[in-house]
Amino acid sequence: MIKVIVADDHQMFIDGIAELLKSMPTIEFIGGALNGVDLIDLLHKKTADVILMDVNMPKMDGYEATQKVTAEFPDTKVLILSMHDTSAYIQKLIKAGANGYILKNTGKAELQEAIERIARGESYYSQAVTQRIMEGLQKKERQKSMHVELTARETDVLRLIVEEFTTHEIADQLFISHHTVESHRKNLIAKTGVKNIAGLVKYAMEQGIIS
Amino acid sequence: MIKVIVADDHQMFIDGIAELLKSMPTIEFIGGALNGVDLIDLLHKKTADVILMDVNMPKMDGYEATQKVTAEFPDTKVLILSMHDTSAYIQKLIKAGANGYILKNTGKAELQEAIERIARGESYYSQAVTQRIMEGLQKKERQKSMHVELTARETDVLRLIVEEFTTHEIADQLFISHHTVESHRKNLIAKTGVKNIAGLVKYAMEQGIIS
DNA sequence: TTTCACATCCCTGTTTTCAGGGATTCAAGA
DNA sequence: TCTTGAATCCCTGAAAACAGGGATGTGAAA
Repeated sequence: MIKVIVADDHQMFIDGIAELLKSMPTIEFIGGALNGVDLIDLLHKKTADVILMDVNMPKMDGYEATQKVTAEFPDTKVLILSMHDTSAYIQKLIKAGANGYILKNTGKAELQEAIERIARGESYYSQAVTQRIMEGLQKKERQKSMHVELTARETDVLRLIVEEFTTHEIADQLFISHHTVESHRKNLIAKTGVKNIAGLVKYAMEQGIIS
Repeated sequence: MIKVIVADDHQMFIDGIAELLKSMPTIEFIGGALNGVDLIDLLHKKTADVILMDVNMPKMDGYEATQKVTAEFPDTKVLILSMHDTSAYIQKLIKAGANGYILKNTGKAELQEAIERIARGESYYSQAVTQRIMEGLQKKERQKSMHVELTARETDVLRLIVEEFTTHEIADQLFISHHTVESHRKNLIAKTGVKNIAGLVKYAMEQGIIS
């Protein structure tokens, strides 16, 4: 039996989900919490396998609560139940340690599958959520498309600049004069339209010059 | 009818997929290509809605081909068919413009659904693929945990450094002496263990100081 | 109350970057 | 053949960053 706690600021929502969970043979509803603080208190009394976490909660929101849970109770998995499906929002929660993310309009069958997968240590993200994340990745890339073609040598120099080497060190590594390195740096700054080394490093990271 | 082209360096694989596609009523197989160059040639003769793209191909690989297709034929969607499921690998293809990504061991029903969704302009990523991407996001975050606590003022200065301002410009913006800014920069470099501005910018971007 | 971290400011001197030139060689295309 | 882009090297002078000190006030915590 998978022990599940529901955290949501609406008692009615908790009750509804509880009923739904009780109809699932592999799942055991063991309690509800109206906010993050209550949830942490509850976890100190009872252990749980999976937490169905709403994000909008008073006192301690789902983001903070997720961070706390993954830090203090690493065996307890977090499945986010949210209505928000923007890329940045979802990424934030995943980075906080959430193991899955589904929307509140998800059907019963998918909810059950999500809980089971997460209990097994896997992860689950509904298609809509996945789509948004990937769109986010693509969009970021398109913004970058105001790119310029760098020559092979310029790329060499840029890579070493990003690795925190000075002009002289770069010259030594590439077996060329420091004058040449300075020329390349100058051309890089002109080509990319940035102001200085900081700009070059940002450019390189955005373009994925560095891995 | 959704017009589909299959690009893979094994003729046998193309033939197999072609048979599979012919059994799907909504899908029309209109041709195969053994490499990226052939694919682009084919697209100049026939239009296609969806391309099932293998990544490992001679002459022009799936990555390059995807970039070319999305640039030259924006109405043609790309569904990656691969065996590789590492996060970096998948992200690279998505950034190149792929609309979907499924593994070669995917079943017929899922393949059909993926093609149909992509033809509708949506995207499709199989669960295994999604899982890897999210793991990648989480891992990145954990690496960051070797972080040092920066003070509020240091963060202010760091943010402006990343924005390519010089020490004097930062001093003006924060209404403090340039000496103070230099002290903060010095402390930032010492605290974070980097060598120079380039290191600070990298640190800031990895920590997400900049959004 | 006394530390202690933080923010502030200052100094000296060295190294590096930046701006704005110019020059040569060499290979590939027009 | 001529041009053009890339890579190489050089110059000067100004601005900025870097290294390694020291000093002061303030507010919070011990």
